[in-house]
Amino acid sequence: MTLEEVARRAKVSPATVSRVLNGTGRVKDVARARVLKAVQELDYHPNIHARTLARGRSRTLGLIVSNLRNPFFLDIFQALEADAHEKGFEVMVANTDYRPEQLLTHVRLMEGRRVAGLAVIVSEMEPTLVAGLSQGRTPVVFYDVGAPAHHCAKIRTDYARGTRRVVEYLHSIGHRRLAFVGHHTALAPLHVREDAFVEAVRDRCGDEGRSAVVAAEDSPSGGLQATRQLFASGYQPTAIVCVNDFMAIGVSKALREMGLAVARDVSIVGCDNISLSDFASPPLTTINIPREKIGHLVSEALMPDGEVSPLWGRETVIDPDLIIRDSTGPPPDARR
Amino acid sequence: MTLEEVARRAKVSPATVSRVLNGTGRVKDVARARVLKAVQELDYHPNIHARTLARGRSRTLGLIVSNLRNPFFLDIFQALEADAHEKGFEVMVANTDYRPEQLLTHVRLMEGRRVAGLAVIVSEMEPTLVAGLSQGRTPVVFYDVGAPAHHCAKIRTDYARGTRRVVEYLHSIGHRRLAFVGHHTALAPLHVREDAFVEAVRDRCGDEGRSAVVAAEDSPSGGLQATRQLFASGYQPTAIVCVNDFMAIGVSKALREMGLAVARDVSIVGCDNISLSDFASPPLTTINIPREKIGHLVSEALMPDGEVSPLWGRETVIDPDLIIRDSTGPPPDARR
DNA sequence: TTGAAAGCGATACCAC
DNA sequence: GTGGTATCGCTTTCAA
Repeated sequence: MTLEEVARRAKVSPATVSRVLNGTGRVKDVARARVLKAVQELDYHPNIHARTLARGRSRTLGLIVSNLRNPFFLDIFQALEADAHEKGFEVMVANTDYRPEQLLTHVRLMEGRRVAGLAVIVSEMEPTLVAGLSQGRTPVVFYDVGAPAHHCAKIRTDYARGTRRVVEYLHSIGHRRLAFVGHHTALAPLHVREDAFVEAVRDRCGDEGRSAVVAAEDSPSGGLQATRQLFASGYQPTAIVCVNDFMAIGVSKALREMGLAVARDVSIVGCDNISLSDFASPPLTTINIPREKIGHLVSEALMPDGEVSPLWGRETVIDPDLIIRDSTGPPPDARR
Repeated sequence: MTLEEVARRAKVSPATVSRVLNGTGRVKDVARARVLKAVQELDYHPNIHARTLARGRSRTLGLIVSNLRNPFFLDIFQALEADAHEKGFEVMVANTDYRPEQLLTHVRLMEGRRVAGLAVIVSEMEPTLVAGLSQGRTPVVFYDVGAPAHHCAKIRTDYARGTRRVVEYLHSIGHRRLAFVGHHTALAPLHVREDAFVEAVRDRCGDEGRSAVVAAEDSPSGGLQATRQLFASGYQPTAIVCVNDFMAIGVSKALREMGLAVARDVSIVGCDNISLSDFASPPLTTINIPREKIGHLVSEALMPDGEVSPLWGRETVIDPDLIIRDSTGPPPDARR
């Protein structure tokens, strides 16, 4: 089923069929009607590859994320997708599993696809990539990694600040022995948060402050394992700060397993405010990261209304805020 | 950056470059080296659209699901993706949100993409689709909908049987007042499960048996709302059977809100055995649906090792089994 | 308002 | 082994 067959059936030239299908150029109504009829009858669907090749640009955006299973990324994907569909674009997602080689591979594939724009929402980085990508003519967005450039927007959440707020809050209700549960700590954007935590504990809690750091994979299971390991080490924190809600779910289960009551015995703080965090038992105190807003920012940068996006060439910083729910409370000793 | 530029730089013909890049045909080592060098230097990446157009077939599979947020679908996606990558294929996902029009739209788009195979893992259906799709030459897999045909495999889970097992189990430990929490009950595959439930309660529990059915959207929030509504109606079930684990998470929260203890006061059974079900509090009794196995079956049908897949033209039925964890127990009255 | 024809960037067949 | 070239299906001038 090709455009030419439609043209033949409608007794017009391929050019006319193309015009009708794309709404470009004037076509007499009778001709248009014949074309539309033929399209119907033949159940014709244009070959996207031929179209993209001829046009030189596609209507597809690329999105590369670190872990689609973590609802944080899924939320951004769906927000972006909604905006994209509205503008007649599609979104292709790719997953890196926090592996730099995978990132490289997928960027290559996206380039081969001649995507109309590329969003890189990951925690890992390939040094060669940043320069290469931000040079190009296709719009790019980085989250948490990379640097702004001509066609390239950077979005960053001030996690360090969020982490400090969390520690301040925990300190204010009496916690002194804290712990941090993270994942992939070798990756810079993730390491920064761990550092911010350790520093904040030192600054805030002074000499009484104690902190520990553990890590496992980014999943509830990871959170579970990390927590077991933490307690197995002999250290007994009264509060656990998690790098994200997804892992916090596992932390919560680990405490339950050990017969500890969340909030009453050990407090937990998550991060992201994924919708699941409100369904944990008890609902998680967390830092809100506005995924929808991020998704909209991405689509603004990738599908600007005009020729250029105001987001290009600069860094947009998001300031996260604390949401206090029921997984935190004063430590047992403070309650006497 | 085109193949021709690479050819020029390597001082060979485009044909030779193509041979090197595709590993087809013999090329002398010196020539190959020159080509590879040019590719490197130019940082060349083939245009996928041109390639697909020329080849006539793509290396991309299409996957259409009802709700990517529900980990059930995500698990299938990732299982399929893993297999696909192994064979040098990619997977494009599309989401329908249980809307038949969306299904139609996405099938069209996938056809336009000339996907090498299409998996339709949804609960909704467009009558016109089944016939149209299963006619074609590209392999198709249906899950829970559609019918087998020449290039078309059908996979089905015997949910009715699973539901019966659940009701039997609940009956055996003393439950007589049951309820079913579902979603999109207008859609046949989902309705079937509701019917199976009602029937099973009638068969198993006889005159003492009571049942009720509620529904909301497929999400934890949906489960929460449905449960509130259920109890608001005045009916007091001792066990709630959920259409899936995702909703069961919300059901669990609803009970907690009402001051009811899961298992002790009201039992909950989920379905799917998503990994989250083990992190619920208490861990969910559920029906195991082997998503990975389904993913593998899909890839077998879409990327057969030989010319034809043994899965084509027939229905593969999956028999799910019950996993008893801690969200179920004898009803309060049975415990005296 | 319409048609003819030149690409778009690869593949693959056919000679040499 | 290697190069020339028709071809894939569509868009887009350019003339008519």
